[in-house]
Amino acid sequence: MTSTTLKKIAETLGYSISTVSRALKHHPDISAATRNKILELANSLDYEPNSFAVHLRTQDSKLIGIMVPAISNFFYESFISAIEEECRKNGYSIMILQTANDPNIEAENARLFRQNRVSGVFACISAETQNFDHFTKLTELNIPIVFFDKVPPMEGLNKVCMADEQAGALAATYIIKANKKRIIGLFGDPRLSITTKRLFAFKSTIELASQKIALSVLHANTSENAEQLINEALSQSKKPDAIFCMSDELLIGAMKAIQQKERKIPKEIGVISISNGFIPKLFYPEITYVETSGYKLGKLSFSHLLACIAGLALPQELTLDSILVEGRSM
Amino acid sequence: MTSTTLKKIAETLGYSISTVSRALKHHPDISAATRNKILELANSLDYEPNSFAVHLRTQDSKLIGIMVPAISNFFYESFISAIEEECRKNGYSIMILQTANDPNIEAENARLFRQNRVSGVFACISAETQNFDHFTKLTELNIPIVFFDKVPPMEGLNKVCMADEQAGALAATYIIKANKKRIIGLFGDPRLSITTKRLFAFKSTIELASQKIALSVLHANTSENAEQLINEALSQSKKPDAIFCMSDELLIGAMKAIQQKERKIPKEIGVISISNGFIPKLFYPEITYVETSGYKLGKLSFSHLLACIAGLALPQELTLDSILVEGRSM
DNA sequence: AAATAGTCCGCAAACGTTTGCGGTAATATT
DNA sequence: AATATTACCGCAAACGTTTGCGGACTATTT
Repeated sequence: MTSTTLKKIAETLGYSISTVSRALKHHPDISAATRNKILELANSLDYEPNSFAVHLRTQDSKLIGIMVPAISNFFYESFISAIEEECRKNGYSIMILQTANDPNIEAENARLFRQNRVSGVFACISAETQNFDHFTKLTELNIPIVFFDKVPPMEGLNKVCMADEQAGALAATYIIKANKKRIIGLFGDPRLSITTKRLFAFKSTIELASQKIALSVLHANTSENAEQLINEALSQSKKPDAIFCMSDELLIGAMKAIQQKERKIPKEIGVISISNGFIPKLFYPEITYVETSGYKLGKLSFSHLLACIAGLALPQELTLDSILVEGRSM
Repeated sequence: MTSTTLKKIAETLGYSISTVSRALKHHPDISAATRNKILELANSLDYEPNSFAVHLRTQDSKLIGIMVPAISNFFYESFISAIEEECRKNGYSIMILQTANDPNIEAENARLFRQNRVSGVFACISAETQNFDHFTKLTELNIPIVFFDKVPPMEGLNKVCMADEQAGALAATYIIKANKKRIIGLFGDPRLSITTKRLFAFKSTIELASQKIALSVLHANTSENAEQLINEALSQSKKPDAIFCMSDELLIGAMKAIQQKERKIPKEIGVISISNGFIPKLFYPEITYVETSGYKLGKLSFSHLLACIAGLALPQELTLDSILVEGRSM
């Protein structure tokens, strides 16, 4: 069986194609009688408008693209869920593409978005991305982009981020209150603005509070890298009494090292992280974390992108406040 | 700036649209000279064929749909990654839809697939699904469906699954060889075929090996539930020396209980699970597991779907062998 | 009774491709 | 020198919609 078209309905009922088309969308030009006849037949034939024809004709794809490093990440997953919900409400479809943190795949994905004439894009860039041509090509075609989470350093773009400074400061304050004195701050790629922001706030909050706190800042790009670094740190004679991890990935590595060294949490060492919440709850005791809600970020991002598509929003940077969720790890 | 079309290229170069179209796909009718001129201009204008027009004309969407309960699951995530890789190679795009285990959303998603004229579908059904009309509608339109992981009970469908019995037996054999005598088997919802299959194979393998092994089978539906059960089990005087978890979710709960009771792995207690591999590697020592590779399943599923789309494969059920990945947890 | 307004519907163009067919000019064959 | 072949390119239809415009007919107003 082949799919049913307007033409088929028109022919079996003896109407013109335009009448059928109008009837199906309740155009006032069509009488109730014929409208009902048409609707009934369309229904029984499971008519679905051919989206390719529709989009070709209307020049509006009703498609939005999402580009993330990996969908397995719980932060992105909840972000995507939020977008998905909104898209369902507003008649949009989603095209999800993963970059695996590879700038080449990122560029290729941008090309795919262009090819599919997406109406708008959500993009979380990879750490290595230096060349942003593939994104500017999109903006040249009037395809609005909302960067989220990991965003380019340039001005004049749409950016939606967690309040990274606030999150860093929140974690630092918590550590200070817990009276920790030898702290390891585990941060990600220093080329990312998310890293510099969190690092700056974390560091300056600690320095402002007391000179007696020893802070050692480490950078790791992978979970394995983090594990190794923390392993080394725990082997030294001057034992740290608190570890801060700015991401889930780093937390995973740190926790493996702590388990390996059999350090008791929170007695021997305190742990705090910035996270979406899934990973911290895998351990006992559950890890205290500053929450970065992908879901809320998604909702905020979507409304902004919609405004951009409608042409009634200028490029701007939005931030979302974060809250602290207490486990028993400090 | 508006996007460039064949027409625009044709006009600026003084060729017909058909010549431009043919030149761009290296049709032998076009001379090398004009082909190069056209390719050059197209390149400098960043020409991308309008996929809506292409698909409308060719009646081939080059789009495949994936329906999963949730993309946050690591098993599905790796499945999707495999599909994504293959799609990239074969010029397909992907449309990912989540069902949240809701049969209504599942039906709605099937409608979206129809509307977007997907070339094929991968579907993992939700546990509650009783009505399969939305799927039969797709097959009526010659849209092949490959069910994977959680599949309908009916015959004559394309199904790709893990070898669940084998996985259960493999884990049991490993425990037996490790000479464990007091085993806890932690299983999921007994109504699911995946549970009964794994349980049956696990149990009978153990019973067959020795009468001296004490096996206690527990059922949990959530991570919290599992944590509580294992917590109780570890509190009893007769301490278990091995725990088997049939899923990541259960493993998470079990590990929290073990950490809480501060049991040393593998000295005091051995742990083994069935998993995709992500969760077992979060701990130190890493947990030994029987691998259910979503990635491999994805590769297998894709080649089968491609065969179905090409019309050279009949409905059949495929199973994928599982292998044991050793950690240091037993 | 004539003019006006309103109701309901069809014609045809357009969106950007792909592709069968036919045509012209140049080249090769007898 | 006449014919057959080849190389290269354009015409036009089709995919399934949407939508401006106009046409026919009925109902209302003057």
